[in-house]
Amino acid sequence: MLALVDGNNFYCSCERVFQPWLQGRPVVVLSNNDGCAIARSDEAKALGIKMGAPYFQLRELERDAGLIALSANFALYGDMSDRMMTLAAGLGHMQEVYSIDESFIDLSGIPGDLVLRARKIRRRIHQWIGIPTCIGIGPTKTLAKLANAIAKSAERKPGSYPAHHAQICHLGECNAQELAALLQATEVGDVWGVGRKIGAQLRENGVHTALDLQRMSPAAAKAGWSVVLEKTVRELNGVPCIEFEDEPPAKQQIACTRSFGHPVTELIELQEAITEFACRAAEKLRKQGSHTGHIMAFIRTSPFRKQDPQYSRSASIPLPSPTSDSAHITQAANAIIKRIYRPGFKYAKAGVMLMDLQPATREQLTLDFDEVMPENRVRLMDAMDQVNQRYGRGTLKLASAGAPKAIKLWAMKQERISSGFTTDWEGLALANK
DNA sequence: TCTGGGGTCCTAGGACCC
DNA sequence: TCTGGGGTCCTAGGACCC
Repeated sequence: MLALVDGNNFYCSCERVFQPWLQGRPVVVLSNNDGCAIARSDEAKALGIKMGAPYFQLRELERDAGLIALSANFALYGDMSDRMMTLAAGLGHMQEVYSIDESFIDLSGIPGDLVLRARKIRRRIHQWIGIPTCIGIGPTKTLAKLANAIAKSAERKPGSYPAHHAQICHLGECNAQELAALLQATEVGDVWGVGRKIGAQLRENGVHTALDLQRMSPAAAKAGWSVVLEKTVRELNGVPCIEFEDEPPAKQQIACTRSFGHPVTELIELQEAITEFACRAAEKLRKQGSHTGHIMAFIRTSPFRKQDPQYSRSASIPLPSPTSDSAHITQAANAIIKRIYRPGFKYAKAGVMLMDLQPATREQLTLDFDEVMPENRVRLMDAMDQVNQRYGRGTLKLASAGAPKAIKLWAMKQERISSGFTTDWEGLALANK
């Protein structure tokens, strides 16, 4: 058996822990640049706010319906996530952290009443961390996900599912008849792995509910769609096809991309932005102990500004030898930007991607037998990471990132961010007497 | 005026090889 | 008139996830 522990409306719940007056009110958390809603409280969902709704369309609700919109505070959410994951791990012997607010727990070998145990963990997370969660239990990941969705829905929309499934739902305890009824009540598009496109195709073919999909033959799923859907069908039938990943595999690519706070037209500004993105990406690369052998960079205008001329281009170059050196990576990325830059456009977004990642230990000599990355450069990068870790991001950076005090058009907009309640001495929450 | 960021996996098709 | 067969590798693009 597997459990899926999932924080409810996670980002909103994190904000509410330290700003209790947000309880009971409609709250959304906005993406970078205060662009669109990426998390919604139940009250916000009840107002009809869709996932990804642009902020400028929500202004009215802010005025008329008491909606509170907050900038994303990812430092806070990451820290709250770590705390929640530690407690969730107590549910079983192995944990797979699947996303910032979800983890699968392997329950094999756990004796006793699993629902009771889950209830205890759920209460502990709520009491100690302040985050409400739902827990789904099932024999496969897909069924555990489904159980989780049922647990949430039964809690939020009474009547959608039997009330005893609210908060904690154990599909392994259902008999065939009950399970069929629950699958029947679930739309096919709500099954994990079925997105918009395939959902529509399935419905066209008469597959409307999770039960219809469960009863499809795996061969038909593969022939009509792909092996991905075939696995989903098998998983719905209790046959595990998606592996449990105890420890996260090394990333195969690392990206840092951003929309700009304001449109950018000059090459020099793009290069400042690209320098920062390249350095952030290089930092992530060193953290996972890898080198990159191939670098891609792109710039683009805003596809939403249809009245403006559009331009979007990316290019990539292989490196002479694999590296994790911020300076080399930045140099390569800037060379690409210089090549693909065209004047006369209002650029809205840019990014750097590091590809062809390999362990930093692997020896790969170039033709002239240079070192992969000279020891003094490794030490320099190490020192830079340590200084920035200790004194804050951007304490030490490359000169091409631009003067520290200069106005940066491309800098991210974050007008309504909360304090670093758990991550910054200046931002600690105050307890009233 | 104003629309996120970071990943994975799979497939089809082209290039290339013998 | 008539122009093979089988395989691998790489890439771009699409679909999905949170």
